[in-house]
Amino acid sequence: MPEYCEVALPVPLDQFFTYSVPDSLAVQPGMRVIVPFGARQLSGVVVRCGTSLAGLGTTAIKPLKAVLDSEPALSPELLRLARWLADYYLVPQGEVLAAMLPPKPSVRRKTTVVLTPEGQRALLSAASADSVPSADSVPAVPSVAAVPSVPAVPAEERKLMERLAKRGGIRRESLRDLGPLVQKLRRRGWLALEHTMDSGSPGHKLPVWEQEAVLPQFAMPFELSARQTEALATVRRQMETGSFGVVLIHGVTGSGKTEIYMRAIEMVLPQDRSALMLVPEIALTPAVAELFVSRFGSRVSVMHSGLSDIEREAQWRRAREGRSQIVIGTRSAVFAPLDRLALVIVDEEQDGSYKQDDAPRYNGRDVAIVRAREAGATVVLGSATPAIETRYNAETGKYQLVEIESRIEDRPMPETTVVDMRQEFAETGRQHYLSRRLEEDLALRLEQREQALILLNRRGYSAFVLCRSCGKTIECENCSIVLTHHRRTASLLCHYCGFERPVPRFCPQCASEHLYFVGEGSEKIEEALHRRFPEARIGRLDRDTARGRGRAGAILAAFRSHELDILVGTQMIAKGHDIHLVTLVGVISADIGLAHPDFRSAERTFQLLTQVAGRAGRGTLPGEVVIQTYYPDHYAIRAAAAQDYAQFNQQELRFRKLMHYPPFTVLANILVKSQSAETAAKLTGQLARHLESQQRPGVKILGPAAAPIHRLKKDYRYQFLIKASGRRLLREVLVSCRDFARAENFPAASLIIDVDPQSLL
DNA sequence: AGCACGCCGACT
DNA sequence: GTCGGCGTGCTC
Repeated sequence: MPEYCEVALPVPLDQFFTYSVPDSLAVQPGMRVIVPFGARQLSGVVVRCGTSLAGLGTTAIKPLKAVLDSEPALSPELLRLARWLADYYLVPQGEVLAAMLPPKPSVRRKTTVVLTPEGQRALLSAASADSVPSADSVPAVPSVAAVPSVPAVPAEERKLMERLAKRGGIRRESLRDLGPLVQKLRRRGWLALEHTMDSGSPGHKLPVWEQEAVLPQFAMPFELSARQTEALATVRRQMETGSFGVVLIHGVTGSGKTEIYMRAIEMVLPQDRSALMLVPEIALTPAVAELFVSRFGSRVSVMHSGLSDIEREAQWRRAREGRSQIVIGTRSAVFAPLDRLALVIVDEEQDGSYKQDDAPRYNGRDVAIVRAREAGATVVLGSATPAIETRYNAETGKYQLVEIESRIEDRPMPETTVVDMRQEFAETGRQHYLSRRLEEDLALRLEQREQALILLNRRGYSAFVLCRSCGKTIECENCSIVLTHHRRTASLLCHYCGFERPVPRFCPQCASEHLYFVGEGSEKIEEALHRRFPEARIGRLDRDTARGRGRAGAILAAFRSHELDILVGTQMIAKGHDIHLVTLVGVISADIGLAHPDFRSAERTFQLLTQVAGRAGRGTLPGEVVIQTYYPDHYAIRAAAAQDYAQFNQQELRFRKLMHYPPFTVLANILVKSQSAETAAKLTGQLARHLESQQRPGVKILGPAAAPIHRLKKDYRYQFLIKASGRRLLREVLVSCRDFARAENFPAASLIIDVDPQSLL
């Protein structure tokens, strides 16, 4: 019978906390518990149980408050995975564990603000004190002077206390904007916080396949192509070894990777084992989920960010209890509580959305591989444009490689034309968003009642606002970033922090009225297309139109059912959609991403262009792609236009080798930030001096440098890029930095270590 | 990260 | 003389 347990808590502290277990409670590792922690209560995960104590000195040990699970929420396997993540990404285990579980524990803590007896007395006496002169008409100060025995209750405080008295207590969340006031009255002893357990109300609406058993449809819709059969055979052989191995399926767009995934999943089910499939954020539309549900029925759980906490919890539970054996989901689904994992699929493995951009900064693809290794499972990585590192691993024999160079049914790859916009301008003398070529092609497709996708990878109407008088651009108040003009909301918007301001009539710097709106975004292209093709039905898909649950899915569904002829959008339109009437893809400005100060900008551009081009001609009608650019000679654009991965790969590898970037090195980004410019600079200086001492063969330290976005969400930021020849060396340097920051009392949030960064902003 | 305790300036 | 600022330190 365990008497003590160690608990990992979601605090940025690299340690566990020991609690005693009351006789009435039973715990096992992996269970969630509520514990007293300082002045508050936290939920954490038990990582170890025991009957003896490892010398804790004189620290008093508190008892567990509650146990939230009757069965462990996390299996020993997932607890081990958490340990690996914490170690690899240098994050406290408590934070990792918190990220692995559904967002809220199934029993949630509810905090209610209530009036104390003293508070009630104060309220009463205050009421009687000014009952003669009304509180509204008489200023507070004289009334206090007149009745010195009764403490003043300023109008604000009064209102809150009266509300509390009337309702008998209010949830803390709903008083969030009154936080400081609550705090103040709490210290005065007039208010108190009450913590209660809320086991979550039953009877929420659940997804259809949760309510009833949905039978899978086993009918094989079509024969596999020879190359698909071959790829599947490779996967099967690997699975039959019963041990860990990675297969990269490098197949051109439209080569039928999804069907291979589904048949591989079918192979694991008779063995009573489970399968996990990760897909990028935007790719998991209702249509895709539907495809899997119709194939596998209620044995599939779908997990993505669009779910409510309750839905998410329900899906998680079904997997945990073994009611579903297949999980399909986005990044965090890599932690799905599946036992006896046999197969892990990562679709579009190169996708940037697999990397979490706040703590824990893990890459879902890489975690998937580690998890599969521990479980002895087979990994299938799929992509038309594998990450350079992944392809390199395949070429050096770390992964098995299957290539599919042709589309199913030997459908042709789309014809691609690159339009040099410099020449276009020289010949037409007009600065137009649409080249003559793209305009003609669009007209033709509309006439033939086919569909077109138009990509412009920038939100908004105009890129930014420039004052022609003083030359200044209008920047965000919180970030060193120019604001983007959004016409629909008549505002200037910061794409990084969300800051918004109305469009000014005059320059905020010099008051000139000569403001000039520069560049174009998806919003303006949509408008231009409307003007040029008034009869066409045009929709737009970007973060702005897709805001809100299911909006993106609805727009795509409208396009899919041909209620729209043209769909304009940002990179959201490029991912995975399989719409057969799309015969034309136009790219308005292919070079947008190339200016990014990031060593992966060429790779990103190549991937995006290849992906969006791949949307054309997926049905029986052949497709066509028009790429407009001011930089037709850039190797990323050339290679994408030629649909030549090998050519791009070769050039990119040369660049990576020369510059000591992955796959030839491993990277980490160390970011120092503070709201105070001085503090940021001071801490950076300290760390720079420390890093001097960390110089060693096999390690290159770049920086300190101001981060590409020097100020972001009010923080001033500096960074160091660490390149190392191996993991161990990299880790040594990073650990030394973390320990140094701790020893020098850096504020916990001021140092961010990003292992294997995806972007260096 | 929270949250509490503790030491120095502007108001009754 | 008290309220309240946030510096410093701790959380089993």
